Amino acid sequence: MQDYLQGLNDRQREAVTHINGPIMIVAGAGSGKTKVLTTRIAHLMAQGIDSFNILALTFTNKAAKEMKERIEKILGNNEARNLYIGTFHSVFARILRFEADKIGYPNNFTIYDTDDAKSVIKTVLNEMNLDDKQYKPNQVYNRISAAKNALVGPHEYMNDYALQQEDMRANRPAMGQIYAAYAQRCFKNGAMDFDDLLIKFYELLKNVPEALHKYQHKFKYILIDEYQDTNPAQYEVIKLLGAMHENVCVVGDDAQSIYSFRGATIQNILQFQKDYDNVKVVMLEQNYRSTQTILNVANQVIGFNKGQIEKKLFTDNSTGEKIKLIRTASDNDEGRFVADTIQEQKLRNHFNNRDFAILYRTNAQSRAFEENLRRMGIAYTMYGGTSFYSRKEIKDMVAYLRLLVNTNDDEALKRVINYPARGIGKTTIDKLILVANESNLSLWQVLERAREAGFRAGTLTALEDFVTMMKSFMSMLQKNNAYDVAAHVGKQTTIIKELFNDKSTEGVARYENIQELLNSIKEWTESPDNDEGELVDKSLGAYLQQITLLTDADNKDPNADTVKLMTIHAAKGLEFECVFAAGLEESLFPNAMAINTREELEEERRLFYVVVTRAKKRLWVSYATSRYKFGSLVQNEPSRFIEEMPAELVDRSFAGGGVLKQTSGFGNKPAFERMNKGNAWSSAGQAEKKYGPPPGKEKTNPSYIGATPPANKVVEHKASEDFAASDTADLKAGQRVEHLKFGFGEILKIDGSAHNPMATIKFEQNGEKKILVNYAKLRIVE
DNA sequence: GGTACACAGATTTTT
DNA sequence: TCTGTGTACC
Repeated sequence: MQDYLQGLNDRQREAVTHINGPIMIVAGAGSGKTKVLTTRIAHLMAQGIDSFNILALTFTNKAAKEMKERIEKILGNNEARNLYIGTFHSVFARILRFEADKIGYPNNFTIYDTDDAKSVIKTVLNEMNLDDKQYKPNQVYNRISAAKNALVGPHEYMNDYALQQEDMRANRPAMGQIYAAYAQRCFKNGAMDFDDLLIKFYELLKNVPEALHKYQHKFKYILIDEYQDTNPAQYEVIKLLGAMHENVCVVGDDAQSIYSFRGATIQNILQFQKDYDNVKVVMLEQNYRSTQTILNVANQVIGFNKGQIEKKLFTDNSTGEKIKLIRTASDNDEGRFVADTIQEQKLRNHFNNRDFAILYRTNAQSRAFEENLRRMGIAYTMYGGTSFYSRKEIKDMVAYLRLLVNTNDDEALKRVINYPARGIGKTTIDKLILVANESNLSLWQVLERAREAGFRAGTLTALEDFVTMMKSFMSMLQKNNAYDVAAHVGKQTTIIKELFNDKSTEGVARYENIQELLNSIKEWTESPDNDEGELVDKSLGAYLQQITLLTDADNKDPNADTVKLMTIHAAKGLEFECVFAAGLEESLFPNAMAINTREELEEERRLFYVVVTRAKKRLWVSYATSRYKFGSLVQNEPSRFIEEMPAELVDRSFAGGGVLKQTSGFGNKPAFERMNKGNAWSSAGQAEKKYGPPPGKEKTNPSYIGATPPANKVVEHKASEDFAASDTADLKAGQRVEHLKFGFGEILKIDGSAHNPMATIKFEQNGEKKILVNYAKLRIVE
C-alpha cells in the first residue's frame, strides 16, 4: 500500500481510493476534508491518471493554493503544476480567455469587479433617467447578481410574473430593464463581471458543442470542494462537464453552508444523489481538530437547525477547557480584553501570535481589536477590508492598462481621461458619452474621430493628445512585456511623478502602492512557465484578468507569526489553537439583516457553528453591551446563540464584570484604565452571574440611547419675498436669522477662525446646523 | 474647469 | 467615523 494512504482512517481511505464513478463526501468540520481531497488527487495521479485531466474547483484562491502545495508535498515532484486547480472564477476565466470569441466576446475581455459593476449600474441608471435613491446601485447589483447566479437572464427576468410582482412591491418596477441595459452595456464594453464568468462559461458549454466536447474530454476527473456553497450556475456547469465520465467527486458539509446570500443552495448537496446513478456516499464524522468540549458545543448549537444531513461528530481528543464567555461594556473594552488575554495566554501557555484568531461577523468590528493589539505591541494580520487592488491609485493605474488591452472598456476610459488632470472636464465627457450613445460607438471610437464631433479647439487638442499618447502605449503591447508597458505608462502619464510629489502621509503611501503594483507585475512577468513547456500567457491582458480575481488574502502569508483578524466567512476552512468569537450580540450576530426568515436565521446559526469549530484548544465567546455604530452608541442584547450553548460547558465567570466597566463610557481616563486593568472582568464576576434578560424575553431590537429624533430630512422653507442676505460681519449669538433653505432660527454661538466664522444655529424647522457665515446667505431678522 | 467645503448616507457576509 | 456627491466660488 502506498505511503500516503497510511495516515488515513477507514472512511477517509474509502473516499480516496474510490476512483471511478460519482462520489459524495459529507465531511464534518475538522474531519480531514482537505487531506482527503489532496490525497485523492495524488492517488489518482499515482494510478496513472494524467494530471492534465484533473480539475479541482475551490471557492477561494487560498484553498486552491493550499491544495496544490499539499499535493506537491505528497508527490514530491512538479507534476501538480499541470492540474487545473483553482476557484470556479479563476479556472473559468482562464478557459474563457481561449474561448470567449465563440460567444461573441473579445478574448481580451475585461473582468469587472464589484466596484466596476456598480459604476456601470450608475451609468445605466443615469441614462435611463432613473433615481439612484429609488434604485440603489448596491441593491440593484445584488438583485442582478442573484438573477445571474440562478441562471435567470434579462429576458426571462422581464417575463417572469413573480419577479415582476416582487419588484413592484419593492417599488422598483424598472428592475428588469435595468438588468437588460446593464448586461448589454457590459457586453458592449467587452467586459464580464464575476457572475458572468460562471454563466458565460455555462453558455459556452451549452451553446457550443465543440467546446462542451473538448472540456468534457479534458476533465475526466472533477473534484469540487465546499460543494454546499455552489449556486445553480456552478451546479449546472459541473453537471455538464461531468456528464461524459461521471467521475465527479464532491465534498461538502451542509452544516457549514454560509453563502446562500450569494445564491448558494444546500439543495445542490441533497440533489447530488439523484443526479447520478450509484453515487457512493462517504461520511467523515471523526473530528481531529477540536476538543470534546468544543465539539459538544458545536453539535448542540447546530441541533437547533431543522433539516440537515444526519451526522454526529465525535473525537478522540481530550475534553479540554470550558468555553469562556466574556461580557464587556463596550466594543473598545472587548478589544482590550481580547488583546490582554492574548498577551496573558502567550506568557502563561507559551502560545505564539499565530495560534490566535479573532473572528467576527462584520468587517467593521476589526477596529477595536486592531487598536488594542497595536497598543500592546502584538503583531497581527487583518484579512478583508479594502483590497490592494481596489485602492484608488491602483485602480487608476490599472484602468490605463485595461483601456490599452480593451479599448471598448468605457468605464476604464472615463476613469483615466482626465486623470491626471489634462483639461478634459465634465462638459466634454458628457458630450463624448452623448455622441457615443447616439452612434452606438465606444467612447474610444468617438475619441478617435473627435474632430467630427465639433469640440472647441482647445478641448480638441487635449482629446487628441490623449489619443496620441494612448496609441503610443498600444504600440508597445506587441513587443514589450507587461512590466515594461506598465512602467512606461506610469511615467508618461505623470501618475508616478504626481504621487511622488505629494509628500503627505497618504501621498507617500500611494506612491509606494504604485511601486508595489509595478513590482508585482514584474514578478509575475518573470515567474516561470509551466514545466511541461506549456507557455503560460504573460501578456498584459492575462495579468489584468487574474488580478481582478485576486483578493486581499492572497498576498498574505498565512504562516506569519501574527494574530489573524478576519470575518467568520473568511475563516472557513481554517483552524487555530485559540479562537475569539467576537460580537455575539443580537442584531450584530445574528445580524439584523439576516433574521427575517427561518432560513436566514439558520444560516446565521451555521455561521456560529463555523466559528466554534475553528478552534482546536480554546474558545472565547465575547459580547459587548454597547458599541459604537456610525459614531453613536448602540445597546445590544447578548446573542441568542449564547443561550444555545450547553450551560455546563460554558464558563461564565468573565461575563459579569459589566457593572464596573459601564462607566468607561465616559471616556478612557488613564487612571481609571489603570485601576481596572487586569482584574476588572473577574473581580465583579460574582456580582452578576446572570446577564441580560432570560432567553425568549429579550428584545430583538437595539435601543438607541441619547439619540435626538432623526432630523435628516430638510423641511422645505419658502424664503420671504424680501429675502436679502444681510451683512454678517458681526453676527452675534442670540440673533434671529433667516436662512434660504433652513428657514428661521436663532444663533447659538459663533466660533471658528476670525476670517471664516462658523455659526451654530438652531432652526425652528430643521434643528441645529453648523453654517459657515461667509458662504451661507443669512438675513438678520432682529 | 478646478477646488474647497458641507452634508448626507453607509455596513453583512465574497469571487 | 469615513466617503462620495453636490455646490458655490475662484
